Amino acid sequence: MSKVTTNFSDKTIQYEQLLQNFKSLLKENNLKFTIQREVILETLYDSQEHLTPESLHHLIQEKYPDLNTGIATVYRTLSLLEESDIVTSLSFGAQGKKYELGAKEHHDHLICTECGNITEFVDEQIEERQHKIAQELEFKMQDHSMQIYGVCKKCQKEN
Amino acid sequence: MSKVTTNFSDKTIQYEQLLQNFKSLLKENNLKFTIQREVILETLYDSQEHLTPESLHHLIQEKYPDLNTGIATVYRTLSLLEESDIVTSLSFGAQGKKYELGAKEHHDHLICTECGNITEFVDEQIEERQHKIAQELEFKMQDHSMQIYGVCKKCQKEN
DNA sequence: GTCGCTGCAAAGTCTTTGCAGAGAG
DNA sequence: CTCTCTGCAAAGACTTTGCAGCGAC
Repeated sequence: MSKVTTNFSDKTIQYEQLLQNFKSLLKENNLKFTIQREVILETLYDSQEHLTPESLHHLIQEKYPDLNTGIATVYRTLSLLEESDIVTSLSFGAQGKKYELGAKEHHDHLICTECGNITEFVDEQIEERQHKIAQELEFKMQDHSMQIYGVCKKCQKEN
Repeated sequence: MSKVTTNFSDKTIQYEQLLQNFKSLLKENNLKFTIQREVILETLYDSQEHLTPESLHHLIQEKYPDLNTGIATVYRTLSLLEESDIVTSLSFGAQGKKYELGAKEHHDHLICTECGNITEFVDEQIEERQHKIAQELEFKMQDHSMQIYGVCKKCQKEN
Protein backbone atom coordinates (compact mmCIF):
# COMPACT_ATOMS: atom_id res chain seq x y z
CA MET A 1 0.00 0.00 0.00
CA SER A 2 2.92 2.40 0.48
CA LYS A 3 3.90 4.12 -2.73
CA VAL A 4 7.44 3.72 -3.98
CA THR A 5 7.92 6.99 -5.77
CA THR A 6 9.47 10.32 -4.96
CA ASN A 7 6.65 12.19 -6.61
CA PHE A 8 4.54 12.62 -3.50
CA SER A 9 1.86 15.22 -3.37
CA ASP A 10 1.77 17.27 -0.19
CA LYS A 11 -1.04 15.14 1.09
CA THR A 12 0.79 11.91 0.44
CA ILE A 13 3.88 13.18 2.18
CA GLN A 14 1.85 14.01 5.25
CA TYR A 15 0.25 10.61 5.23
CA GLU A 16 3.54 8.82 4.74
CA GLN A 17 4.98 10.61 7.73
CA LEU A 18 1.99 9.79 9.82
CA LEU A 19 2.25 6.18 8.80
CA GLN A 20 5.94 6.04 9.63
CA ASN A 21 5.26 7.53 13.06
CA PHE A 22 2.62 4.96 13.68
CA LYS A 23 4.91 2.14 12.58
CA SER A 24 7.72 3.34 14.86
CA LEU A 25 5.32 3.62 17.71
CA LEU A 26 4.12 0.07 17.16
CA LYS A 27 7.66 -1.24 16.97
CA GLU A 28 8.67 0.55 20.17
CA ASN A 29 5.85 -1.13 21.98
CA ASN A 30 6.28 -4.57 20.48
CA LEU A 31 2.99 -4.30 18.67
CA LYS A 32 2.35 -5.54 15.20
CA PHE A 33 1.62 -3.57 12.08
CA THR A 34 -1.49 -5.11 10.58
CA ILE A 35 -3.48 -4.32 7.51
CA GLN A 36 -6.47 -3.44 9.71
CA ARG A 37 -4.46 -0.90 11.65
CA GLU A 38 -3.21 0.66 8.44
CA VAL A 39 -6.66 0.84 6.92
CA ILE A 40 -8.08 2.49 10.02
CA LEU A 41 -5.38 5.14 10.06
CA GLU A 42 -5.75 5.72 6.34
CA THR A 43 -9.50 6.06 6.51
CA LEU A 44 -9.23 8.52 9.37
CA TYR A 45 -6.71 10.45 7.33
CA ASP A 46 -8.81 10.50 4.18
CA SER A 47 -11.93 11.60 5.97
CA GLN A 48 -12.02 15.25 6.84
CA GLU A 49 -14.92 14.49 9.15
CA HIS A 50 -15.08 13.69 12.79
CA LEU A 51 -16.00 10.04 12.79
CA THR A 52 -17.80 7.83 15.25
CA PRO A 53 -16.39 4.31 15.64
CA GLU A 54 -19.46 3.10 13.84
CA SER A 55 -19.16 5.44 10.86
CA LEU A 56 -15.47 4.69 10.57
CA HIS A 57 -16.24 0.99 10.55
CA HIS A 58 -18.85 1.62 7.89
CA LEU A 59 -16.43 3.48 5.64
CA ILE A 60 -13.89 0.70 5.97
CA GLN A 61 -16.43 -1.97 5.17
CA GLU A 62 -17.38 -0.10 2.01
CA LYS A 63 -13.83 0.51 0.89
CA TYR A 64 -12.34 -2.86 1.78
CA PRO A 65 -15.25 -5.30 1.99
CA ASP A 66 -12.92 -8.29 1.70
CA LEU A 67 -11.08 -7.41 4.88
CA ASN A 68 -14.24 -7.87 6.88
CA THR A 69 -12.88 -5.66 9.61
CA GLY A 70 -14.70 -6.08 12.92
CA ILE A 71 -16.08 -3.20 14.91
CA ALA A 72 -14.14 -4.48 17.92
CA THR A 73 -10.89 -3.94 16.05
CA VAL A 74 -11.95 -0.40 15.22
CA TYR A 75 -12.58 0.29 18.89
CA ARG A 76 -9.31 -1.35 19.89
CA THR A 77 -7.33 0.58 17.32
CA LEU A 78 -8.97 3.89 18.17
CA SER A 79 -8.06 3.41 21.83
CA LEU A 80 -4.52 2.63 20.80
CA LEU A 81 -4.33 5.68 18.57
CA GLU A 82 -5.82 7.87 21.25
CA GLU A 83 -3.38 6.70 23.92
CA SER A 84 -0.59 7.44 21.48
CA ASP A 85 -1.98 10.91 20.81
CA ILE A 86 -2.42 10.19 17.13
CA VAL A 87 -6.14 10.76 17.32
CA THR A 88 -8.27 12.83 19.66
CA SER A 89 -11.79 12.09 20.75
CA LEU A 90 -14.59 14.52 21.23
CA SER A 91 -17.54 13.66 23.43
CA PHE A 92 -20.65 15.72 23.66
CA GLY A 93 -24.35 15.70 24.29
CA ALA A 94 -25.45 12.48 22.69
CA GLN A 95 -24.03 9.10 23.47
CA GLY A 96 -20.73 8.12 21.98
CA LYS A 97 -17.61 9.89 20.91
CA LYS A 98 -16.26 11.19 17.65
CA TYR A 99 -12.64 10.80 16.65
CA GLU A 100 -10.33 12.85 14.48
CA LEU A 101 -6.65 12.79 13.64
CA GLY A 102 -4.89 14.73 16.33
CA ALA A 103 -1.66 15.21 14.42
CA LYS A 104 -3.04 18.38 12.99
CA GLU A 105 -2.72 21.64 14.78
CA HIS A 106 -4.67 22.01 17.95
CA HIS A 107 -8.06 23.56 17.42
CA ASP A 108 -11.46 23.97 19.03
CA HIS A 109 -14.92 23.17 17.74
CA LEU A 110 -18.15 24.82 16.70
CA ILE A 111 -20.90 22.22 16.78
CA CYS A 112 -24.19 22.74 14.99
CA THR A 113 -27.08 21.56 17.13
CA GLU A 114 -29.28 21.12 14.06
CA CYS A 115 -27.17 19.15 11.61
CA GLY A 116 -24.40 17.93 13.91
CA ASN A 117 -21.68 19.31 11.71
CA ILE A 118 -18.45 20.40 13.28
CA THR A 119 -16.41 23.44 12.27
CA GLU A 120 -12.90 23.93 13.57
CA PHE A 121 -11.23 27.11 14.73
CA VAL A 122 -8.21 28.29 16.64
CA ASP A 123 -7.93 31.43 18.67
CA GLU A 124 -4.59 32.43 20.08
CA GLN A 125 -6.03 34.66 22.79
CA ILE A 126 -8.11 31.83 24.14
CA GLU A 127 -5.18 29.42 24.06
CA GLU A 128 -3.10 31.87 26.06
CA ARG A 129 -5.76 32.48 28.66
CA GLN A 130 -6.23 28.76 29.15
CA HIS A 131 -2.58 28.35 30.04
CA LYS A 132 -2.76 31.27 32.44
CA ILE A 133 -5.83 29.92 34.17
CA ALA A 134 -4.31 26.49 34.69
CA GLN A 135 -1.22 28.16 36.10
CA GLU A 136 -3.16 30.34 38.49
CA LEU A 137 -5.11 27.39 39.85
CA GLU A 138 -1.94 25.30 40.16
CA PHE A 139 -3.26 22.79 37.74
CA LYS A 140 -0.84 20.78 35.62
CA MET A 141 -2.56 21.14 32.28
CA GLN A 142 -2.48 18.16 29.96
CA ASP A 143 -5.09 19.08 27.44
CA HIS A 144 -8.08 21.26 26.89
CA SER A 145 -11.07 21.46 24.66
CA MET A 146 -13.67 24.00 23.89
CA GLN A 147 -16.95 23.71 22.11
CA ILE A 148 -19.36 26.34 20.95
CA TYR A 149 -22.85 25.05 20.28
CA GLY A 150 -25.25 26.80 17.99
CA VAL A 151 -26.87 26.84 14.60
CA CYS A 152 -24.57 26.97 11.59
CA LYS A 153 -24.97 29.34 8.67
CA LYS A 154 -26.48 26.68 6.46
CA CYS A 155 -29.11 25.59 8.97
CA GLN A 156 -30.03 29.20 9.75
CA LYS A 157 -30.87 29.72 6.08
CA GLU A 158 -32.91 26.56 5.85
CA ASN A 159 -35.24 27.61 8.63
CA MET B 1 -41.14 20.40 52.66
CA SER B 2 -41.40 24.10 51.80
CA LYS B 3 -40.71 26.29 54.80
CA VAL B 4 -43.41 28.73 55.85
CA THR B 5 -41.31 31.45 57.39
CA THR B 6 -39.98 34.78 56.28
CA ASN B 7 -36.66 34.17 57.97
CA PHE B 8 -34.96 32.64 54.97
CA SER B 9 -31.20 32.41 54.78
CA ASP B 10 -29.71 33.43 51.45
CA LYS B 11 -29.38 29.85 50.48
CA THR B 12 -32.97 29.05 51.28
CA ILE B 13 -34.21 32.02 49.29
CA GLN B 14 -32.27 30.83 46.28
CA TYR B 15 -33.65 27.36 46.64
CA GLU B 16 -37.19 28.57 47.15
CA GLN B 17 -36.96 30.58 43.97
CA LEU B 18 -35.57 27.66 42.06
CA LEU B 19 -38.35 25.47 43.36
CA GLN B 20 -40.99 28.01 42.39
CA ASN B 21 -39.56 28.22 38.88
CA PHE B 22 -39.65 24.49 38.60
CA LYS B 23 -43.24 24.36 39.82
CA SER B 24 -44.35 27.01 37.33
CA LEU B 25 -42.61 25.20 34.58
CA LEU B 26 -44.34 21.96 35.47
CA LYS B 27 -47.72 23.67 35.62
CA GLU B 28 -47.22 25.33 32.24
CA ASN B 29 -46.57 21.97 30.69
CA ASN B 30 -49.31 20.09 32.48
CA LEU B 31 -46.81 18.05 34.39
CA LYS B 32 -47.16 17.05 37.99
CA PHE B 33 -45.13 18.13 40.95
CA THR B 34 -44.10 14.95 42.73
CA ILE B 35 -42.07 14.30 45.81
CA GLN B 36 -39.44 12.52 43.67
CA ARG B 37 -39.02 15.53 41.43
CA GLU B 38 -38.65 17.79 44.43
CA VAL B 39 -36.10 15.53 46.10
CA ILE B 40 -34.03 15.34 42.94
CA LEU B 41 -33.94 19.10 42.56
CA GLU B 42 -33.15 19.56 46.23
CA THR B 43 -30.34 17.04 46.19
CA LEU B 44 -28.81 18.65 43.13
CA TYR B 45 -29.05 21.96 44.89
CA ASP B 46 -27.49 20.75 48.11
CA SER B 47 -24.62 19.06 46.40
CA GLN B 48 -21.90 21.37 45.23
CA GLU B 49 -20.57 18.52 43.14
CA HIS B 50 -21.15 17.56 39.58
CA LEU B 51 -23.19 14.41 39.90
CA THR B 52 -23.66 11.39 37.71
CA PRO B 53 -27.19 10.02 37.55
CA GLU B 54 -25.94 7.09 39.57
CA SER B 55 -24.34 9.16 42.34
CA LEU B 56 -27.39 11.39 42.53
CA HIS B 57 -29.56 8.31 42.89
CA HIS B 58 -27.25 7.07 45.61
CA LEU B 59 -27.47 10.32 47.58
CA ILE B 60 -31.25 10.25 47.38
CA GLN B 61 -31.44 6.65 48.51
CA GLU B 62 -29.34 7.52 51.55
CA LYS B 63 -31.27 10.62 52.45
CA TYR B 64 -34.77 9.34 51.78
CA PRO B 65 -34.57 5.56 51.88
CA ASP B 66 -38.33 5.25 52.34
CA LEU B 67 -39.04 6.92 49.01
CA ASN B 68 -37.28 4.10 47.22
CA THR B 69 -36.67 6.36 44.25
CA GLY B 70 -35.84 4.44 41.09
CA ILE B 71 -32.84 5.21 38.92
CA ALA B 72 -35.22 5.49 35.95
CA THR B 73 -36.98 8.40 37.63
CA VAL B 74 -33.64 10.09 38.20
CA TYR B 75 -32.83 9.78 34.49
CA ARG B 76 -36.29 10.97 33.49
CA THR B 77 -36.15 13.96 35.81
CA LEU B 78 -32.65 14.92 34.75
CA SER B 79 -33.72 14.93 31.11
CA LEU B 80 -36.69 17.07 32.03
CA LEU B 81 -34.50 19.48 34.00
CA GLU B 82 -31.97 19.65 31.22
CA GLU B 83 -34.56 20.39 28.56
CA SER B 84 -35.85 23.15 30.78
CA ASP B 85 -32.35 24.55 31.23
CA ILE B 86 -32.48 24.08 34.97
CA VAL B 87 -29.52 21.72 34.91
CA THR B 88 -26.62 21.37 32.52
CA SER B 89 -24.80 18.20 31.64
CA LEU B 90 -21.14 17.76 31.08
CA SER B 91 -19.82 14.85 29.07
CA PHE B 92 -16.20 13.97 28.78
CA GLY B 93 -13.72 11.17 28.28
CA ALA B 94 -15.29 8.33 30.14
CA GLN B 95 -18.77 7.03 29.59
CA GLY B 96 -21.66 8.88 31.07
CA LYS B 97 -22.45 12.45 31.89
CA LYS B 98 -22.34 14.58 34.98
CA TYR B 99 -25.05 17.06 35.85
CA GLU B 100 -25.05 20.32 37.74
CA LEU B 101 -27.58 23.02 38.43
CA GLY B 102 -27.42 25.43 35.54
CA ALA B 103 -29.13 28.30 37.31
CA LYS B 104 -25.80 29.47 38.60
CA GLU B 105 -23.60 31.79 36.66
CA HIS B 106 -22.04 30.39 33.55
CA HIS B 107 -18.60 28.91 34.10
CA ASP B 108 -16.09 26.54 32.58
CA HIS B 109 -14.38 23.49 34.01
CA LEU B 110 -10.99 22.20 35.03
CA ILE B 111 -11.15 18.42 35.18
CA CYS B 112 -8.57 16.36 37.04
CA THR B 113 -7.62 13.28 35.05
CA GLU B 114 -6.46 11.50 38.20
CA CYS B 115 -9.25 11.96 40.72
CA GLY B 116 -12.05 13.15 38.41
CA ASN B 117 -12.70 16.23 40.46
CA ILE B 118 -14.03 19.30 38.73
CA THR B 119 -13.07 22.89 39.50
CA GLU B 120 -15.02 25.75 38.05
CA PHE B 121 -13.76 29.02 36.67
CA VAL B 122 -14.91 31.97 34.62
CA ASP B 123 -12.76 34.11 32.43
CA GLU B 124 -14.22 37.20 30.88
CA GLN B 125 -11.66 37.42 28.10
CA ILE B 126 -12.46 33.91 26.95
CA GLU B 127 -16.19 34.56 27.09
CA GLU B 128 -15.76 37.62 24.91
CA ARG B 129 -13.62 35.86 22.34
CA GLN B 130 -16.15 33.05 22.07
CA HIS B 131 -18.86 35.50 21.12
CA LYS B 132 -16.59 37.14 18.57
CA ILE B 133 -15.66 33.83 16.99
CA ALA B 134 -19.26 32.71 16.63
CA GLN B 135 -20.05 36.07 15.05
CA GLU B 136 -17.20 35.88 12.59
CA LEU B 137 -18.19 32.42 11.46
CA GLU B 138 -21.86 33.42 11.17
CA PHE B 139 -22.82 30.91 13.78
CA LYS B 140 -25.86 31.56 15.94
CA MET B 141 -24.40 30.67 19.31
CA GLN B 142 -26.63 28.92 21.79
CA ASP B 143 -24.18 27.68 24.32
CA HIS B 144 -20.55 26.87 24.82
CA SER B 145 -18.38 24.88 27.11
CA MET B 146 -14.72 24.62 27.81
CA GLN B 147 -12.76 22.05 29.68
CA ILE B 148 -9.16 22.02 30.76
CA TYR B 149 -7.84 18.58 31.58
CA GLY B 150 -4.88 18.03 33.83
CA VAL B 151 -3.70 17.02 37.26
CA CYS B 152 -5.04 19.02 40.19
CA LYS B 153 -2.90 20.43 42.98
CA LYS B 154 -3.88 17.68 45.39
CA CYS B 155 -3.05 14.83 43.02
CA GLN B 156 0.25 16.44 42.06
CA LYS B 157 1.29 16.34 45.69
CA GLU B 158 0.24 12.77 46.17
CA ASN B 159 2.49 11.52 43.39
C1' DG C 1 -61.95 10.31 38.75
C1' DT C 2 -58.41 11.37 35.26
C1' DC C 3 -54.18 11.23 33.44
C1' DG C 4 -49.46 11.69 34.34
C1' DC C 5 -45.79 9.54 37.30
C1' DT C 6 -43.30 5.85 39.43
C1' DG C 7 -40.69 1.47 40.22
C1' DC C 8 -39.58 -2.53 38.16
C1' DA C 9 -37.67 -5.28 34.84
C1' DA C 10 -36.78 -5.88 30.21
C1' DA C 11 -34.87 -3.97 26.13
C1' DG C 12 -31.65 -0.79 23.77
C1' DT C 13 -27.19 1.46 22.79
C1' DC C 14 -22.55 1.70 22.72
C1' DT C 15 -18.22 -0.41 24.17
C1' DT C 16 -15.25 -4.04 26.01
C1' DT C 17 -13.66 -8.73 26.59
C1' DG C 18 -12.69 -13.94 26.15
C1' DC C 19 -11.41 -17.14 22.99
C1' DA C 20 -9.71 -19.91 19.22
C1' DG C 21 -7.69 -19.50 14.97
C1' DA C 22 -4.92 -16.35 11.72
C1' DG C 23 -0.95 -13.78 10.73
C1' DA C 24 3.18 -10.51 11.58
C1' DG C 25 7.97 -10.54 12.82
C1' DC D 1 7.77 -20.59 15.62
C1' DT D 2 6.10 -17.27 18.90
C1' DC D 3 3.13 -14.16 20.56
C1' DT D 4 0.06 -10.53 19.16
C1' DC D 5 -4.21 -9.54 16.48
C1' DT D 6 -8.49 -10.45 14.69
C1' DG D 7 -13.51 -11.58 14.20
C1' DC D 8 -17.05 -13.34 16.57
C1' DA D 9 -20.23 -13.53 20.02
C1' DA D 10 -21.09 -12.86 24.66
C1' DA D 11 -20.78 -9.78 28.45
C1' DG D 12 -20.71 -5.06 30.45
C1' DA D 13 -21.91 -0.30 31.40
C1' DC D 14 -25.14 3.12 30.93
C1' DT D 15 -29.69 4.68 29.50
C1' DT D 16 -34.43 4.22 27.86
C1' DT D 17 -38.95 2.15 27.62
C1' DG D 18 -43.39 -0.65 28.49
C1' DC D 19 -46.48 -1.60 31.84
C1' DA D 20 -49.52 -1.94 35.79
C1' DG D 21 -50.52 0.28 39.83
C1' DC D 22 -50.08 4.82 42.45
C1' DG D 23 -50.82 9.53 43.38
C1' DA D 24 -51.25 14.70 42.16
C1' DC D 25 -54.70 17.75 40.88
